[in-house]
Amino acid sequence: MKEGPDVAQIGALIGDPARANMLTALMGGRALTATELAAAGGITLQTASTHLSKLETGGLLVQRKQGRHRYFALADDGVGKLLESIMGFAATRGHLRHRPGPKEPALRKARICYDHLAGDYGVRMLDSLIAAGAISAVGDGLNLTERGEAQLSSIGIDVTGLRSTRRPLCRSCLDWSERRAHLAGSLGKALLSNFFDKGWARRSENSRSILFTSEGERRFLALFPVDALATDKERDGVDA
Amino acid sequence: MKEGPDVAQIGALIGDPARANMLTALMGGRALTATELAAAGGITLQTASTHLSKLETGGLLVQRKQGRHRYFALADDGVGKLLESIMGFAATRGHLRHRPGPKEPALRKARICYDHLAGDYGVRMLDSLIAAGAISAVGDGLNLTERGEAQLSSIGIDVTGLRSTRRPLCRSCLDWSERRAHLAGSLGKALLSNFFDKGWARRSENSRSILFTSEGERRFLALFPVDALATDKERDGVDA
DNA sequence: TCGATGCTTCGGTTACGATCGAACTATGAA
DNA sequence: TTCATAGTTCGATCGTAACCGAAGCATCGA
Repeated sequence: MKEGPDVAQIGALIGDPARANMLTALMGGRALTATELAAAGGITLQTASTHLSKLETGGLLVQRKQGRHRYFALADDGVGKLLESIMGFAATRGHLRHRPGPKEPALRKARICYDHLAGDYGVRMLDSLIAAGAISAVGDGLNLTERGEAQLSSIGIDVTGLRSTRRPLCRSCLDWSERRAHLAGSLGKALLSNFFDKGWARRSENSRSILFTSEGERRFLALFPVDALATDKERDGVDA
Repeated sequence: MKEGPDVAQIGALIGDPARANMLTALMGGRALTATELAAAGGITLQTASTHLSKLETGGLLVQRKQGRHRYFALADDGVGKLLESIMGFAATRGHLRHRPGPKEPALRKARICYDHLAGDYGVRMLDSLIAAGAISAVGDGLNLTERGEAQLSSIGIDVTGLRSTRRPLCRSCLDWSERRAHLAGSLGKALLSNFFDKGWARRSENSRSILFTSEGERRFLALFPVDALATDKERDGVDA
């Protein structure tokens, strides 16, 4: 009788405020780093780390190493559904709380991911480059084509220079707000620097979001058009 | 950030092993007394009391006073559904545990409820008495009819004697295993004593179940026949 | 190689809450 | 009224788990 039965274990995992905050931050299927989750939970990185390992052994989270980051995500949509049902239940009991805030839509639109562009615009850029035949995707890997090399050189990217560094030129990076890949690697970094240099965009002071000027935004969208079909629809469905 | 958000509160309520045991004991919609729930949780009555009040203020339980007992039940089927979904989820994560045991089918069949017959047989008895016109049910109240008085006198119940006591003759009592009413009051007590006296049944040593002899069972079932239609079907659906 | 960054592990403190004994209240029966 | 039983409240103890500082790995870029 003393041993906690199944449901108690799950309840206890969800029952800690810090863990609950981290889990709700992960609702919607985006992956977050340990550091981001620590902030979401209002705790230090060390504490978050122990919480995350508990959640992982409890089967609520999965971990995905990516470079020197560790991305955590809900194990599957079963977890999401469970959390959602609990939240729905809580709402009926008057356990209502301060709405979780607008979630910084700017962050979802465009933000810096280590050193390259991420968010809606980051995903769009990679999609567009692939669609244009500038980058070919084989499995997880990305390769710059000759056509792409010419194209990028024309907008001021020193591709041959990038090739000389040890850092991989192209790399796929999981985007947590879109749950799709965006472009990392030295090319991704170079592209973002390029936008900064041209004055199309700048970093926000106190957040990781990237702020485009209206002119820069216009140019960016023109430079990286998007297939009429898939993307927009797909993208809108995520948040709203 | 520090304050526990909605989902954490619910999780914490369910996350305690003792509370989880009590809640699972209440699954299926039966009402239980605080003492019974304390046993289910493997804790003392005091501890159970504090747990129960927490669960009640948390909106998971409702309380129903009945005589000197306090029956607790899940607040509504939303709670049941929530628990069920958590249990289902736990099952998929390998949080499986020792099956909660056969739940003592003997207890569900026939048990003593304070001083009268409860369980499947208790409900059957009252149903049968009402169907035979021995007891009339008006709202929550039960009344012995003249016909019933004659009928019961014939099997050795001193109805006039029972009438002289201050204790109500007939009373409806919520049956947690059947979630329907059974007969309490001095008449309920007298009937059970009558079965004991006749040697139809006896109390179990270490549980609240009532053990019928095969002969006693035959007589009991004959004495309290059951409408062919509703009951059997209804009854079987509960456990299996 | 080195330094910087992201994250984990270790150790010790602290605080919360589960637990129970004991005293108190409420209901029922005689 | 008195006794017995069901349940709550109070007070104190005790364990566990959350928490953070500091040290240790791991990965990346140069």
